[in-house]
Amino acid sequence: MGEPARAETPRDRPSKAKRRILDAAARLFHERGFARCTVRELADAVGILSGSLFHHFRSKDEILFAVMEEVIAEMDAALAEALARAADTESRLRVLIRTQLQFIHGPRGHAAAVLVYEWDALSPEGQARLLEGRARYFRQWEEVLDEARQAGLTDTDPTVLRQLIHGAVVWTVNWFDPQGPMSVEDLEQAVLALILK
Amino acid sequence: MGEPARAETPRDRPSKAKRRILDAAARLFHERGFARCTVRELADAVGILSGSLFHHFRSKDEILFAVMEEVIAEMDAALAEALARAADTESRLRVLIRTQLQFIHGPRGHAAAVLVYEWDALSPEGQARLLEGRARYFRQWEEVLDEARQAGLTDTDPTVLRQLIHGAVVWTVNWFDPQGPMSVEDLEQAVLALILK
DNA sequence: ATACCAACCAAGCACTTGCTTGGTATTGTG
DNA sequence: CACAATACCAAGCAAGTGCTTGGTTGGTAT
Repeated sequence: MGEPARAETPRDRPSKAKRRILDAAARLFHERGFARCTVRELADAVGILSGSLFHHFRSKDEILFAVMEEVIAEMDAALAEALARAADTESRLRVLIRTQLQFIHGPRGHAAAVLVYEWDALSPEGQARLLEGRARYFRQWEEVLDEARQAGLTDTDPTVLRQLIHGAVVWTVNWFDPQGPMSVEDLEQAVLALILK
Repeated sequence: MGEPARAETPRDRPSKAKRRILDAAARLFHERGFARCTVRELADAVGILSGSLFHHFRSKDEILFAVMEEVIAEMDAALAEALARAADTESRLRVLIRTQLQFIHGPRGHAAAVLVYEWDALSPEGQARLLEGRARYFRQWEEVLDEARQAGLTDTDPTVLRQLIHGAVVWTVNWFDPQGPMSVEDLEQAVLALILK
């Protein structure tokens, strides 16, 4: 008793249909770009007609928003958890890079790429609603980078360093192939070498 | 006598109208994205009607191509010339970073950003026609980076390093403001610090 | 004056876009 | 079973898309 079983889709646990839409959207928005991907294309990928999408989302824009909102929360949580396990500064630095690389080149890579590369396609209102979560994620980065500077591992300003490293890491979407000869661990090492002196 | 004055627009020196279209296109394609920017918008910015654009270019796609083709040639030439003036390895490394940063944050910044961020919006044929020029530019990068490795300034693979640095540098479009407190020279120094150990 | 031509306008065509509407299966619950 | 609620289809609308067409203009060379 208590509350009925219909606490189905409070906000954080999408229904099966929504799940399929979000996954397909992440992939297509990444592969083809948000503006070039039509609702018909997306519906085709899900296996429904285009109009049916609007039973689950009010607009195409809201689908983009949902993809981004979800992956921000995931990345923030994953980073917080991984950092909590890391003891010394250098391993925390490593965790920073590793978490981001694993997201971008792992199963949630499409969503992560969409977050980065389609930010400007999101409506200003959508951007505003996501700012807080994004800022929280970046704050974790800067805390670690600041810690690294105090430990003498680097002497670049944490904010500048975060932006530079973030750029280098997200750009790997465009050239790095996890199936190729270079492993994600190798890549992680190369990025880490950029920070450490 | 000789040839008539109408050696006007051989290929490399766009007419005044084309010049205005290309400049407006570079700005708009960067600010709004190629897909979201309509031919009417572009025509408005130039001060003509949308149909008149097609007197100068065969398609919207060809305008994007022209913007990219031009800026590739410029960057390649600028880098070659600047490298020729640099004596030692470290200053050649600095020239590499400086040239790219100056392009991205200088008067041709819009075109340079379009080249980087709208590459996927270009037709496959267009991409193929630009590959050679792009490869030539990247080859210059890798030659310097390889030289730096042989000099013991770094020990990361040149290709990997090029991609990482390139990512960090082009991403500055999204956060760095040349008018802000940090100068381009400061930024150049920060990027250089990533490479040198 | 004449001939010419690049540059542009005015209008609109064929098509695609995101989204709506009204109805029908399908599903879970008392 | 009844009965909602959910998920979906079928059809299409209004607005916007890239691009075309036929014609006008203003300047330049003959």
